[in-house]
Amino acid sequence: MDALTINEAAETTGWSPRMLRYIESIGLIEPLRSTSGYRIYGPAELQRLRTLRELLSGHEIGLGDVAFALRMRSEAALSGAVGGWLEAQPARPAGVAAGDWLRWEQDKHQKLLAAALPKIPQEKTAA
Amino acid sequence: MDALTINEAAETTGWSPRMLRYIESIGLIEPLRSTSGYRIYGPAELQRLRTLRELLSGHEIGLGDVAFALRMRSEAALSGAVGGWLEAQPARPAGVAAGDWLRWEQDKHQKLLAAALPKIPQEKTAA
DNA sequence: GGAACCTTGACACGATCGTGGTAAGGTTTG
DNA sequence: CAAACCTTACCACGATCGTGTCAAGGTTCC
Repeated sequence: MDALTINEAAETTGWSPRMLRYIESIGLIEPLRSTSGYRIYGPAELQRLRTLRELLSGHEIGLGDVAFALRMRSEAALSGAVGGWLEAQPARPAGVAAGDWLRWEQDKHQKLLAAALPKIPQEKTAA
Repeated sequence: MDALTINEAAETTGWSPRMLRYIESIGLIEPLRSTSGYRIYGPAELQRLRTLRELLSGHEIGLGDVAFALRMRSEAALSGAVGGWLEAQPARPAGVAAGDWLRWEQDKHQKLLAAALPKIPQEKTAA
């Protein structure tokens, strides 16, 4: 059936019950609860648990990484700040109001100048 | 001019030289090198180092998180896989057919770029 | 009512992260 | 040349992650 308890879900997904609770604690896959508090894993949760496993092993990432990606989804400010910081190369912020974006613009220009200025330590010019 | 060595850069940014090397090792902020291998921090790098500090303290994240976000930027497969997994968030005990996910997988490459932007997905009330 | 589940907590332990330190060796420069 | 930098590489250490296990107590079901 599709209403499995934590041990049954663990059995069919390969995760340990402990891990199922941990995965829930970090915000990924939060199963419903019965009236008495028992976790209830439906087909959707089971599927997600299996694909989560693939996701982790497929690419070199951890649960914390997925949890962070989830945060980026829900926290717009976080997503904007991180995205903005990583940008620093394109000069065209799509319009995500974050406030700090304008700095990157200047950054980029300064970087170009710095790269052009050969103030870099000179090596021994042919004696 | 503004071509600082690692210790000078550390001084003005508040990071330790050790941390500057660490930050470089995880792929964030990789300064130019002089012909003899010395790291050269220009204004752009200094600025990024300072804003990185704000980024970390402002939101509750770590260097590894930013590094992961960077990976998501460059590795399309990773971004698609993680995005796809997060897409299937069962918010309610509705009839979320697990088959939709598979279809998603197929054209994820098309919506890959769109997924990078802070776009909040619509919740579809499954009948 | 008792076995077999479930719950939340806590202790534990190897692995990794975020840091610092130090050693062995090139570079720059007074 | 020697002091003062820089480089990489390694050891160390507290904190967190990923996991297991055990304890004390509710639920379910025979």
